[in-house]
Amino acid sequence: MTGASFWAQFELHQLRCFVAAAEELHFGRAATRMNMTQPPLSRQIQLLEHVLGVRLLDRTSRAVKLTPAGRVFLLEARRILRLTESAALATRRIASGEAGTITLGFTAASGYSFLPRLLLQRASHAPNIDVALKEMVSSEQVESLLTGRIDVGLLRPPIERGEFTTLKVASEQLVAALPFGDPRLAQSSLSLTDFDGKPLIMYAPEGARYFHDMLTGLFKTAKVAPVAIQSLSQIHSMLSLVRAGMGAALVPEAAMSLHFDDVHFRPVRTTPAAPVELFAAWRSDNDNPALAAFLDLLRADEVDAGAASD
Amino acid sequence: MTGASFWAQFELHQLRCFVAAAEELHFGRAATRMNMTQPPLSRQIQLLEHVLGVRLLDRTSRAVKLTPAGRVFLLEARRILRLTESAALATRRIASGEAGTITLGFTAASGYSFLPRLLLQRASHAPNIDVALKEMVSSEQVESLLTGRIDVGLLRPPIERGEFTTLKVASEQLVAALPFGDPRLAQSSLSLTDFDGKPLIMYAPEGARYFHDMLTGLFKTAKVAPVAIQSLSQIHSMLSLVRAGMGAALVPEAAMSLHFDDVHFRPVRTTPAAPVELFAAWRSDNDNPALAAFLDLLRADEVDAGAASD
DNA sequence: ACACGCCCATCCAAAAATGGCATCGGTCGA
DNA sequence: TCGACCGATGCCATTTTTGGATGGGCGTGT
Repeated sequence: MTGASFWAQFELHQLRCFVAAAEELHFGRAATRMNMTQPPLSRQIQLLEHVLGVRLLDRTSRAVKLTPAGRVFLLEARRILRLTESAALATRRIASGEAGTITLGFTAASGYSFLPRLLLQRASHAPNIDVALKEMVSSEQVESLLTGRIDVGLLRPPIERGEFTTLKVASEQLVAALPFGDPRLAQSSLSLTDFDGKPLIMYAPEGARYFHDMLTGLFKTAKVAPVAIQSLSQIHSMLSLVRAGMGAALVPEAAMSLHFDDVHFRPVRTTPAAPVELFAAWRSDNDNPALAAFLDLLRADEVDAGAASD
Repeated sequence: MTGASFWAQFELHQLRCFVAAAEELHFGRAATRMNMTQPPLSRQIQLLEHVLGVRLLDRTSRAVKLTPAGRVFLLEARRILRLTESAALATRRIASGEAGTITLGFTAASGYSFLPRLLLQRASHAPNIDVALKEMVSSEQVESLLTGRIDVGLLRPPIERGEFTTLKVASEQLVAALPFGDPRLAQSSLSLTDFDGKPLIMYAPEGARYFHDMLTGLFKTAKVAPVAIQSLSQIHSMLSLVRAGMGAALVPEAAMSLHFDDVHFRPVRTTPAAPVELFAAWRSDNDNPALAAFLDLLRADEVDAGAASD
């Protein structure tokens, strides 16, 4: 019981009646416009006035005119009615997926190249889909997908199937990041053996499990043992160390768009060919209506990614 | 028939039901809050969803939660409901006269001293009364009062009684405006004979009938004949001519607040004592609820005016 | 695993609100 | 003064809404 005096509130229908009457200044015509007869319209307006406790229309048998309070209420009533229409419209748009918000988790690395491309696509193909961005590492994304904090994640494998639907959205090669002056820059491409016994900035197994495991596996297979200098999980931090001359790093192509001064890149031949893969994942039972439209964007990019990886 | 598809619009009652359900996330409790039982509340929400064509609440027998569209619509619904309340409140305030707009006509001369004082009073005693100002000469004000373009006029007599109610709000003496160097400035006060045969800037009979007739009458009674130089109706234009040395002018005290360089003022003794009077006038049948509060302001000033003129 | 409890949907009869028709009362113009 | 016009009112039929009883799905506790 927080309400006002004694439960009495006007209804939108009464507002519509009032607006019609206030605009026509004639109950008969107003009633016609409302597809009804004059008496009920009179009653609706009386009701409205009674609820407000205010006379809105001064009516003699000869003329109808607005009272000052009625003039003010007419403006308010129009505003309310406009708002109801736009509310209905906006809600329908959200439900149809034309508009809405997708909360997207992404790894720092995917933010360098894939994400900007995706957001550009969105701007041209689905401008009414808002994308809320949350940077987080892959493991956090899985957690957030489960709790619903994000709708879609851009993350590295492995991803548990079952709960999730996944889509490979990017596939890139590893490239070596080398400091200015490194003799290996003389070669146009490197092989893993070029890192044997040389300082290499490594990925931390906790924060960047995917890269850590991938590199560890590659070096083991190739029987090459670089000197691991430091374990980081943020690619931009690794490039900083490269620039400081502390060693080389193996990073996904996307990192090349970071453009660190005095850090240069060379392709790396690996056996087996080891593309770095980026997946989109979302809960199969996600009911966000904007998801379908957003996934269309991702699939458009997938074509490029597929072509590149073939 | 400008409307959307096939006449179906939601009602505020449905909005209130939805908001309750969305906030409680429990139909039973929501129904209690709405002072009704659960089935009708279910129906109202179904109806709302049907009208919108959108599912707003996802309800399993175990839990109720908002759909994305429902989240958006909840915000809109709250906005609409807030607006309805404030609309009712604002309208009641207007009707009670606590707030509102008074359209006020005023003569240029009253704008120099009386009007600023009045507006200051309003700011402290009736801050919710807006005053729309329209400068016009007295005759225009009478016309505008009749057509309702202004609620109240601040004007010079004569005012037809009958249709109007009037109130003397200011009463001032005539003062002489003299250019720097005029020998009459040596006296501390002047009499009408000081203007005999001297150049005097006169009022135009059309635009400033009140002043024109008053001065003409005064000079005739005193058997004094100044040399009329030019006929103007705007006091500030007259003072400009005084400043240019073209002659003296007789103006109401209020004009002293104009502070023209090199224009000085001296009191004038007249027989009979001829106070310049300013009246407020309004249609007796004006139904603007804010009028009462505004008239209270005027009456507060009237006390001062009365004391001054006594 | 089964029974119980919780919760929303549906059905139905009663109550309320709404709309329409006929009519009244007041005002203006011919 | 009469007639036309216009909004208010009384009354009745219809539609809409309400509330109680009930049904059915889904977790939960034992």
